[in-house]
Amino acid sequence: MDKASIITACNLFQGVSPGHHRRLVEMARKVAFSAGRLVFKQGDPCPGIFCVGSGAVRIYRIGVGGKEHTLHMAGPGQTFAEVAVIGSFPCPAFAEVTEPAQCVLLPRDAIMAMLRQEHAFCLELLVGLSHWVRRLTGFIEDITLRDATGRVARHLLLAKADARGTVGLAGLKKHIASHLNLTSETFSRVLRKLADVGAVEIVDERRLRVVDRNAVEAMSE
Amino acid sequence: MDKASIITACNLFQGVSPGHHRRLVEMARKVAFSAGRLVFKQGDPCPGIFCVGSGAVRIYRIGVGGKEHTLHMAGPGQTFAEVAVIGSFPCPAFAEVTEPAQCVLLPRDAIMAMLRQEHAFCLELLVGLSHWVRRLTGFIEDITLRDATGRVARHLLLAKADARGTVGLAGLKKHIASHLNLTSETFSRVLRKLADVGAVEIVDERRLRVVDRNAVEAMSE
DNA sequence: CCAGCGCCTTGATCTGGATCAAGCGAGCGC
DNA sequence: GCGCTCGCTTGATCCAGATCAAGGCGCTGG
Repeated sequence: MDKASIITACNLFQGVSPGHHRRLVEMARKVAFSAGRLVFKQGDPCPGIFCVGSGAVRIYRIGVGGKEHTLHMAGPGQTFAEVAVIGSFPCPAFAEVTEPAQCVLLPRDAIMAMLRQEHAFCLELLVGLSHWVRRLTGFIEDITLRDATGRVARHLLLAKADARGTVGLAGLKKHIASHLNLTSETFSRVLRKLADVGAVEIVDERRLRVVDRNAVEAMSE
Repeated sequence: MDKASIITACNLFQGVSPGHHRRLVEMARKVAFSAGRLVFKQGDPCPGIFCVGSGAVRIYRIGVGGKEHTLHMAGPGQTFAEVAVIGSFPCPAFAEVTEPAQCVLLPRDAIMAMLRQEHAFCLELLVGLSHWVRRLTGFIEDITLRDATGRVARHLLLAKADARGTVGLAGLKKHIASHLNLTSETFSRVLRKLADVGAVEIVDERRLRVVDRNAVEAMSE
């Protein structure tokens, strides 16, 4: 997987002009990470924007008392650390490789320079960021307004499914649980309840099938 | 209070050049709202960016089962609906005037046109948005990693205090409680506990004093 | 002046989900 | 092979905070 195709596949850079695209490819550095590798730590200076080409990276914060919260599971086509680059703050979270990953790093200074020079690019990133804000407020709504079942149901509905309604879990169950602000025990129980009710079917350890989409929608309240 | 000074005082437009500032003032429409007035509803098309000059506006979402969550209390110098304008989505929340407010409305189309033309303005807004994202992730950390006491304590620490450490409550207690994802009962009890412990002093119905900042910091864990 | 209403406090109870605990099965290093 | 560790499930218990309930206080409108 080469730099150009990783950047092409990247959500954040949809709608980027060919000229900008070329420039991004020029500045990009290819980086490969093995599983378990910590890409950066909370508080580190931010090296630049990472685009995931393959594999998966988990972004999480550690708060008071050592509890951790998974903000985001970045898979192929997704970026991380873009906000820290733009706002020029230090990394606000940890990034840990959960599946061996091929990424591309767009160095902070080069990105900033390009932002300063290329108006169109700046506009594109602006709407990219606004989608981030939207995602986050949606997430806050989840946490504040929904119960455990509702959160899991909504998560299943938002996950991209294949034609048969099968969704693959984006990471370990305990990490998904943490993302939904649940313990893995509760997550496990909710999944079982959904299966008992016949709303979903547990295909195997890593896959679920949404059997009755209406029922799942109803449970997301 | 005139349009120019409202825009001057606005956080989002700090660092805007005199030329851009003038242009913002030209496009601005002055709007006054009486208490209780609903500025817009969730799902409405977004009219533009609002800057609060005086008074206060509460931004809140209503979710499943009619429960509501206060996202933000916008006071003087603050803006709302900026994200919806930039990402061109419909209003993602309700905006309700809690104290009679003088605002300025920067119409969506004019702002978008200016963004398209003025590169520097675009850059400024980009960092403005990145701060929004940061605020939101900080907030998510609050909700997920802190208990009720911790959230209230942190809220007090972040609120701007005068020289004596007195902080005025930005709205009704029940709305602050909702913002912190608490019931007003719990909020009330936590405040009392902080007062009993001697960490804060209840000056009057609308004001608190942080007596022992270290203690409050400790309680925010 | 009083009645009614909304905000806030305080007390009593309930409960969803966390925590504690146990067991199983799948890797993995030796 | 064997013993580990880890992820996941399931069961039993606990508790922070929600909910229910009641009363006070300061409005506003008649």
